[in-house]
Amino acid sequence: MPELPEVETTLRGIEPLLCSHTVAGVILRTEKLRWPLDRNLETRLTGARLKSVRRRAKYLLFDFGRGTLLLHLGMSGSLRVVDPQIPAGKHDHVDLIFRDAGTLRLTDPRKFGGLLWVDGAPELHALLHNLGPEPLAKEFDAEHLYRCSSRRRIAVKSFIMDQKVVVGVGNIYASEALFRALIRPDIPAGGLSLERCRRLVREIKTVLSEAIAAGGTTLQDFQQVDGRPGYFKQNLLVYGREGQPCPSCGKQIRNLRIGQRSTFFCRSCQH
DNA sequence: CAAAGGTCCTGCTCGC
DNA sequence: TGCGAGCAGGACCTTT
Repeated sequence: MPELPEVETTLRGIEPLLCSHTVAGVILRTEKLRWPLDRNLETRLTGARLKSVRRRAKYLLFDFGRGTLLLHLGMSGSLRVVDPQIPAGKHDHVDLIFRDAGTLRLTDPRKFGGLLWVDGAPELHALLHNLGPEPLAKEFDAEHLYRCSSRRRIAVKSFIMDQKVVVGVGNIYASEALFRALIRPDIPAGGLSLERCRRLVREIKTVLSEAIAAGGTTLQDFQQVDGRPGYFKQNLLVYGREGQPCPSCGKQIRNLRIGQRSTFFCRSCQH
């Protein structure tokens, strides 16, 4: 599910509801997600006040002062703030119950998401310290992309999904950004000119910003913190549109497998 | 049976 | 020949 816009949407939903509130209890309903769940989470969190929530790449970082809770939503995870009286469903794996506020409930059918307690500075954690720049930051620019792509033979689509190059671009927005930038997804990254890098950077920033404004994209599982879906799906130009006419030239949108992932593009517009 | 929004790990290949 | 970076494929899991 979640690429950067969905995680950002989740962050913006949670923050005003839970920040500065104190954890009253924790319920774990599964042994493990991506990693085994910390059985001491209840002890670590009960009585702790949520100082801030922020996002780095597709991770959410809950700062409790005494430590940080690191959360990744994987492919099918989502977070809601609910009334704790609402009974948990089959795939509701974790509840963080806040005093005088809602309960943060993690749902994740495929269990590819992960929850990790980090004692020290979270940015030093192995999961975070080798990540590329944030796509919406000014450090992510044409020169950066051009430098990284030099001599790389990997398909440009897999390249922009590499979190060491730039974070947050997943399978949906990679296809969308390449379509907007008129770049074929299967050409080697190393063949891009600086000018084409400039266009690609611009389109990545644009499509991610637009998707955030729409509350993300819901294909199946994703929901915003209040339970509404993301509304960007209707704005997807190529993703999931195999066989439909290209919005630009009218020729059929193609589906190609790159790196085991479905990739949508227009043969006649993208080169 | 195939595929679905992600990412880590393994083992192979290619170029110095 | 050997090394290391880069790359492809598999694994994780449940549902449709």
